[in-house]
Amino acid sequence: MSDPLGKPLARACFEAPPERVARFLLGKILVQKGKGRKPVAGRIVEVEAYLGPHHRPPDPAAHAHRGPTPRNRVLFGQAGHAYVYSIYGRYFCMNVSCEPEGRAGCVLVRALEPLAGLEEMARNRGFDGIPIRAQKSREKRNAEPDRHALRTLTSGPSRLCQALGITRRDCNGVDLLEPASPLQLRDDGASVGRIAVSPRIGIRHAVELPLRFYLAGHGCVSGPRGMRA
DNA sequence: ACTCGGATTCTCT
DNA sequence: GAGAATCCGAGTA
Repeated sequence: MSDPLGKPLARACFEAPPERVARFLLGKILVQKGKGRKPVAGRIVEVEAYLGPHHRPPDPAAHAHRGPTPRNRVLFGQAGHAYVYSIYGRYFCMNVSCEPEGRAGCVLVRALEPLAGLEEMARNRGFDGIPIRAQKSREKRNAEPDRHALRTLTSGPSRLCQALGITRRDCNGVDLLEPASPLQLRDDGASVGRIAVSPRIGIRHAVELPLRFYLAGHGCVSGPRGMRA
């Protein structure tokens, strides 16, 4: 029987411009495999592209836009690796490196639909248990987890890092296409619906560029309602 | 050495 | 919708 979390992806799919890789990544699976533990996994439903310094016009919102530094060096390496950085002193964000080696560019993973290891996700996020939504309070005991309640687990670039236990120390520079890696991208063959495009969220520069891509109407996409249609 | 701001999230109001 | 929490990397000197 086949792996429900799918198969590894081809490197060539990532040696391409970030906008193309961004669209390609929607519907793919991100999985954390700790040894001796059950996998924690989610389907990618929202991403953003960040362009390298070779690109014209430039993308001043991208970490790589001024060239290589100690922090962003993995972005200039082989495609298909994880670039994990810390933000606001308390959170992490995770990107997938793109473009042929020597050229930078990446895709920020902004939201997942939880697929496996939900109990561990909830623990990692500091919740008592898996989020539920009850129609009436007295029905709470029988309430089932639903997509709306589950979105708080992985709806947001730092929330999903927390849920999957992704840290800079453990995951920065990891090869996401290598089956032995603790953090992997995989393809289970699922097809995606309509892809919506919008400006990127939370940036100060190049705010107008349409480089955010997400599965239209999916309940796990981050941001206010108006940003998920 | 020193300053500044950030690809966020949570907790209020 | 506003404000706080909180640290590290990058830029400047």
